[in-house]
Amino acid sequence: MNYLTNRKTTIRDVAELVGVHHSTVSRALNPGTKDRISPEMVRKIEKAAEKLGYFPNIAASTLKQNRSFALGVLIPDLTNPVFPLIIRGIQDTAEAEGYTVLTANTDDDETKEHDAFKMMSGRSIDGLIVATARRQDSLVDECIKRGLPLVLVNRRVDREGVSGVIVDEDFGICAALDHLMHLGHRKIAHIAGPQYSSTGYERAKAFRDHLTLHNMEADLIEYADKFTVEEGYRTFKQLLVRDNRFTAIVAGNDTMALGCIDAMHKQGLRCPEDISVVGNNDIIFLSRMNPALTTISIPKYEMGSQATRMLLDIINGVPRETMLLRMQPRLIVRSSTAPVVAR
Amino acid sequence: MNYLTNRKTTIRDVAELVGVHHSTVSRALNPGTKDRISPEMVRKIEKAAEKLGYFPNIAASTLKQNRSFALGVLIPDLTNPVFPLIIRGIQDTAEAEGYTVLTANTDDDETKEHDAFKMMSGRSIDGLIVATARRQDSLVDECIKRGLPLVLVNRRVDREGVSGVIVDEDFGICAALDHLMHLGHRKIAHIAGPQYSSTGYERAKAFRDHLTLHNMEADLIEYADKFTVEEGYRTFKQLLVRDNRFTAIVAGNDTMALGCIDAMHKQGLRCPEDISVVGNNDIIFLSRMNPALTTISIPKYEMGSQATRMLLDIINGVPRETMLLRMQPRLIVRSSTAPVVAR
DNA sequence: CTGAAAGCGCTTACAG
DNA sequence: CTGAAAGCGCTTACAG
Repeated sequence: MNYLTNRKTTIRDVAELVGVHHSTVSRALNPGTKDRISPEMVRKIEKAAEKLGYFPNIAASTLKQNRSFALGVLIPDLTNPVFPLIIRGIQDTAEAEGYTVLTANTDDDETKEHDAFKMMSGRSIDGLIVATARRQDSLVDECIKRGLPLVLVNRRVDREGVSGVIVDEDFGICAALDHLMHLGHRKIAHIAGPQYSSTGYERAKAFRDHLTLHNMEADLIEYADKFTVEEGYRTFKQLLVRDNRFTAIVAGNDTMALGCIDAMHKQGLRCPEDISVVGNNDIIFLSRMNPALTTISIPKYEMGSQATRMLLDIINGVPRETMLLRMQPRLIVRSSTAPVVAR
Repeated sequence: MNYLTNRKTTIRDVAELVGVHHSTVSRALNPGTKDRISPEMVRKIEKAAEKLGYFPNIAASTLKQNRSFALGVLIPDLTNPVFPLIIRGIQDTAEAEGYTVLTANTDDDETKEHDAFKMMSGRSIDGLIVATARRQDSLVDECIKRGLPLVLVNRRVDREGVSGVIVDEDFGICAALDHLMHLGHRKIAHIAGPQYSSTGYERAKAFRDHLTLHNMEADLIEYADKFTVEEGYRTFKQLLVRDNRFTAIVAGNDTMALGCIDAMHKQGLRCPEDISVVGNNDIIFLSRMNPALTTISIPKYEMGSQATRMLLDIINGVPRETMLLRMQPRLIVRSSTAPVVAR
């Protein structure tokens, strides 16, 4: 605020107060150019800026520098409890480096995705974090074509050479299957997530491969259209029509696991007495549910924070060895899995 | 992308392709000025813009118009499950009107709050939604002084004349207490949220007033410093030191209710057999927990969406009757409350 | 209905 | 170490 007018104070107001050219003020206030101005001058300018309540107009500097200090983040849906933690990791890391983050929900809808991307392009984002990638993703292709710094998180694409922070899905599924086999389960089903998503695809593949390796039946798989409670519910019922002798389920994620358990209860089946269930992601509060969900935990906050660090390095031209950072998940055994009993 | 250079295409590129002045392109592409350009010209310009993949540089238009089409949102913490739904309501409504939203977590820390506000000011936000208000809030005061359009959500301030979308806390607490009284509870305690927050304060006040009205003891209140599981846990233990004959608890919110239940279990007490518990907010998955939490449900998505509509009306100078929209909560009875039994 | 010019608030290459 | 000038890509009052 200026004392006279109601305009916001600019670099020119500060310059006038100190009695220098506004370009000197700009230099004094920018970390990168501050050392070209004499220390006393810098101090005088900082004091004047403080006194006038000056803060830089980011639109102006963005326009001039073609650099916005804004990062875009594309997620399917904030309301899915996997994402708040990932985003918190992104925001905390980005803000610490002076970046603002713009988040958009795509609901896994390609139109919304492109609208969001257009908005972000208009706002000249310096880089993009994508949690919505499909294995074949035209948006990812476009970012690469345009040369926009890009990092994937959680889901990856089939094509090579795209940076990202993902989970070792194979490791997680193997841990879950080993756990179930130790409990005596020999007939295990999989409620698979959508196959356009690397997470859905890789989990299903790991399921098949690992069971085959152990000479077990590996084709009790039902494919869901979305990673939702409703799809878990629907798919479980379909599975039951096909076969009713399985004693355990590996669900594509936690919300689908919840849907499965709901459907079981509706059918008069009990978890874990009749059927054991393993989820994936370890979303909030599931340790408190009845039964407490056995699941594969992934380091959500850390993934967001690592993805951001990776993106900032790309933006700043810092060389990096790892393109694809694969995080280790961890099986958390709770009470939705139990030893198999003869039926 | 331009075909020749690698610059982004601007209004001038479009103008050149069509053979008009760039100001004409600007007018043709802006809804507000489009009607001053001949329809054929508009069509030609739109086609050219499409062909060149033109999208407007928002930094430039923000700089010129002093209007960013960005809205700021201040929340305590994304990771608290009340907020994702509120924010989704905000984002969906804002995006439908062409606005972008900038969200920041403050962790109820005044320094972070002011840092976030500074960042948003630098980005020339057109308005601000504040979910972090304290009853006395210097940031709110500053927005008003500066004339920045402002709407509160969830929490209100003591001073009059500030717009907001809040909950009828009195109604919710009365419903909870009536429910408990019907179940025979006569000695009811309250784990109160922080009193700097209107929600913590009004819930505690409603608790006192309603019990006093029914000639019941109303001073079994323990005050928490934050709305967290940990504080619920700590405060419950303190309560137990003071008095151990209460049979029911009204918790300041759901997360504190979870903390209370944890602490009860640690003390060998059962919920609801020994002590009934009522939460507040109805956050996700609590219907699945054991016991399923009886709680006061608030319309989170709707609150976000209404707050945004209110803010956009203020920004656009649309007159509005209601300043403070008070939403009706609803008691949801589940299994964490039960009839009192003699001990 | 369209054009030409000025200016929003910065940054930065060029001088000195 | 500091100044003067140009320009980033838009919008808009002023002409015609």
